[in-house]
Amino acid sequence: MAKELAKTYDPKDIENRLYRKWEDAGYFHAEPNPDKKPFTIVMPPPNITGQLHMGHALDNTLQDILIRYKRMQGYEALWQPGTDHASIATEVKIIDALKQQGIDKEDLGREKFLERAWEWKQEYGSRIISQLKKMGSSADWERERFTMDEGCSKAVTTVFLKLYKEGYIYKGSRIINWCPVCQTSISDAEVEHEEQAGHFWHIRYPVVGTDTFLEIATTRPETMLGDTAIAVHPDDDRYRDLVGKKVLLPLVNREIPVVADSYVDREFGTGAVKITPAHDPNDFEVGKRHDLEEINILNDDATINAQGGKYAGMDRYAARKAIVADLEAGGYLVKIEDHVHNVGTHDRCGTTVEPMVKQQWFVRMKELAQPAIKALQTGELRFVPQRFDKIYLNWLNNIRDWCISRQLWWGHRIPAYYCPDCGEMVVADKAPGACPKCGAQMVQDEDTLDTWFSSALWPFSTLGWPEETEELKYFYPTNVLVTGYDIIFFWVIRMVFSGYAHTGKCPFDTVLIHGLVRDSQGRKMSKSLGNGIDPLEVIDQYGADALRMTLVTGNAPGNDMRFYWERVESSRNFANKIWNASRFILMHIEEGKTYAPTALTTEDKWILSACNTLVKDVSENMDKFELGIALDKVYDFLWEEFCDWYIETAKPRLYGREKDEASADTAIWVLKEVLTTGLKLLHPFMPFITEEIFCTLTGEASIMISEWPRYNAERFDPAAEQAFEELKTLVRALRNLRSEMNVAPAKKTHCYLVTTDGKRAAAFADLQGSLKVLGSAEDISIQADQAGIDERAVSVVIPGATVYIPFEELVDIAKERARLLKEEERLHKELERVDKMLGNENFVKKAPEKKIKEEEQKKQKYTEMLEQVKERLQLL
RNA sequence: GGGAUCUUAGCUCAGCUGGGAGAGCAUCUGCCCUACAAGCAGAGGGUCAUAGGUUCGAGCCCUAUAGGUCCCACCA
Repeated sequence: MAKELAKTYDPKDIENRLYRKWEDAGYFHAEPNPDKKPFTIVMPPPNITGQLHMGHALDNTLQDILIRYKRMQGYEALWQPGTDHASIATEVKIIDALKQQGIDKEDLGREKFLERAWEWKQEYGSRIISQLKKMGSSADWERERFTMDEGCSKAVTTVFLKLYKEGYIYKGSRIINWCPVCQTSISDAEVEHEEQAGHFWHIRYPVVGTDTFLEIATTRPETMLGDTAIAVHPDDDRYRDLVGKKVLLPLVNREIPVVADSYVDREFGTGAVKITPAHDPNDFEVGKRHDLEEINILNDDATINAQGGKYAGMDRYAARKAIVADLEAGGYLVKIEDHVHNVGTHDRCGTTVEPMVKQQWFVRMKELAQPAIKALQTGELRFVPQRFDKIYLNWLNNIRDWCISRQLWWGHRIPAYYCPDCGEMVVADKAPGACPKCGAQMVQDEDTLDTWFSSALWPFSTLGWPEETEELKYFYPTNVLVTGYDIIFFWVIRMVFSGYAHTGKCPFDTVLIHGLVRDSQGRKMSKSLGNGIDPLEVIDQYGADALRMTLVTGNAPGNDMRFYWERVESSRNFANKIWNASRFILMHIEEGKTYAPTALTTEDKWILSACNTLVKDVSENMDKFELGIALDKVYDFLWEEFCDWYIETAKPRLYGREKDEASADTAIWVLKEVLTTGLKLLHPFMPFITEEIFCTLTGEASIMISEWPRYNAERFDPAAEQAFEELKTLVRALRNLRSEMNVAPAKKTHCYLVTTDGKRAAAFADLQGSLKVLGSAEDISIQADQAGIDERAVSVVIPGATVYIPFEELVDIAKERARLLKEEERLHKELERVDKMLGNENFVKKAPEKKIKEEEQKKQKYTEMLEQVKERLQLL
């Protein structure tokens, strides 16, 4: 008796132990190695504020599968991990925590605040990492990085200076998205558009010097405080005479011009638009074209400022109410319509963003985007699935300048310095100290950079850039980037253009995109709904392998998936199945004994051949990133072919060891061989259970550094495969028959196999051992005629043979006739179909040779079977 | 307004380059036989959203329609 495994698979027992073993052995670590080909994945750095959620679980499972696969294939596989400082998300959390203690950010001061932030990072930054380890992630933790560590910060400064010098980074007064709650600017990508039910207020403005009015319509009446013009379409006859005239802005009593601009849609509203250059992106453009004044009417918290006269100090929505009331009182309000419109909200906090004109730093994008666009055409970059090309290209082709400055403290501070006396600005990697012009002490820009500015550099900053490190030379460009479709804009695009701009190369050749994990009702998992499933809880209950399997199966690449506990359960069941099959095999292995095959049976040849084909198929699917399909194939093979058929058929050889030792040993060798191969194929998906069994089974150090199986042409045995498949057909027919006849499972029966086909007779004779176990037969007679068969036997027709089972006491001739008649009808239908196809001269003319042959063979087969059925019917 | 995607068994979903519809779960029947009841054996269940088209042949390709989901977009 060999080593033993526990009776049921208990992941808790083994997962932590094995993970520690791998880590201690240094299996995750990669080093530049000229003897091997590199394979690199950079991990999307999780936020330091983050807790492991299903999105991480999915993302990291996919990466780990790829890394483990490539590592086994002999690549120097680096999975580069790290964390992201996540400026705004972290800052918001710290502010909240401070608030709990009654401390205000501003009172604390920048320096003290940053101290707190670093403390936060120390405390929580490692939490997510330890959670990722629970998933089995084989990342090179020795190389863990942080977006604000020294090296990454240096990369950020280097890039900033470079882009500034080249003119791509500029500072300017532009209209930006302002979050009044977070009190910072945000980029276009951070704005989420949301449909909201609102109103359309029609307001009339008196035309100066006449007693007529000009009617406009607006969804935001409060912004009229900052209006500096009315625009109409140049070709609009209704308003042609008014262009150049002035109207009086009600309540404010400011005279503003009527301008002509083709931006105006004549069909929409009244065809006349109020222009508020300081608070609307379009109006801003119109304002530039017509040289209009920009009047900012809002404070940073979205209350009305001093420009708003009597409304000053009111919140934007309160001001709206008051202004509408005043307009009505003054007779300016014409009507109010219901109107659904899109409102921009901040993706972090949901606050309605306020377009505002502010001094900010921007990256000029148009030119930088070009190599990223070309990358798809040249094939230097591809998306899997390919349909994400369009999303990527659409964004790049319509790209606007990237607002990179944030009014936050946690992050990379902008390396720009100002002279308080003469206003001189210097951009430098180190504080210049005295002003080069007037000698006054310079002060650094208060703002920090968008958190994505540093993550854009992640694929190369983590490898040492801007230094020319060995790692950079060897591992860069990386190979695959795995991420959800929701951050293509934020991250993927910015990494690609940054890669080209700073390293001259695309940072990876493949972007593997996955979808979202939703709840069982298809809703997004969210804190507010409370419908999130904690991956750690799943691991705790079912094991990391079961979770991983659940996340890669039953869904096509790039599509969202729903999370069901039932699916985890069935994954767990599979793990248990493998566990028990292995346990069974181990039971029969004698410790210390080496097994070698002597004479392989047809059954052995069949399973070895099928396993060999599996290796090829699975490898192909892996290479095409069809991970779910690959796992499905391993699952089907191990459970059905291996467990349900091969192991069952091998049992008599094992239990009958005393009768034929060589046969038993051969069977054990085959069992071991196939199981080992299966475990290897399964390992990238289910690393823990495969490791535990593999080590027990083989005594080797670890499956994760073992060699990925290779296809072996010599093992391909079509004859054995065909013979065993025919046996399966026969066995299924017998089982079906027994079930229909309500034969007790324990009852063994005699079985006559009648065939005139000598080859078939030989094949079945060869497999009769299997036929006995699998088909519950106690005895088998293979013969060419009906000799000795009780006429009151039930029968079943399979291609080339008829099988009879005498059931003296059970016979029901009528039932038997009915069954056969049904079979006859089915065969007639099949033949009809085949005849129709083969009778179609276009089919015969145009279909490929192979297909026609296939159909002809089917016709032959059905014809034979029909003959057999008819013959049998005549005897009844 | 533009684009993507989905509509397949009761539920959730696969179905690769077009060649006789699959899985898991659920349901029904029979089995605790010395790997596994987290299991074994058997069974039922689908005009592949609709309408056209291409083709010898369409779940798969093309067009239109309906419904769902999502992304992008400056109609105030």
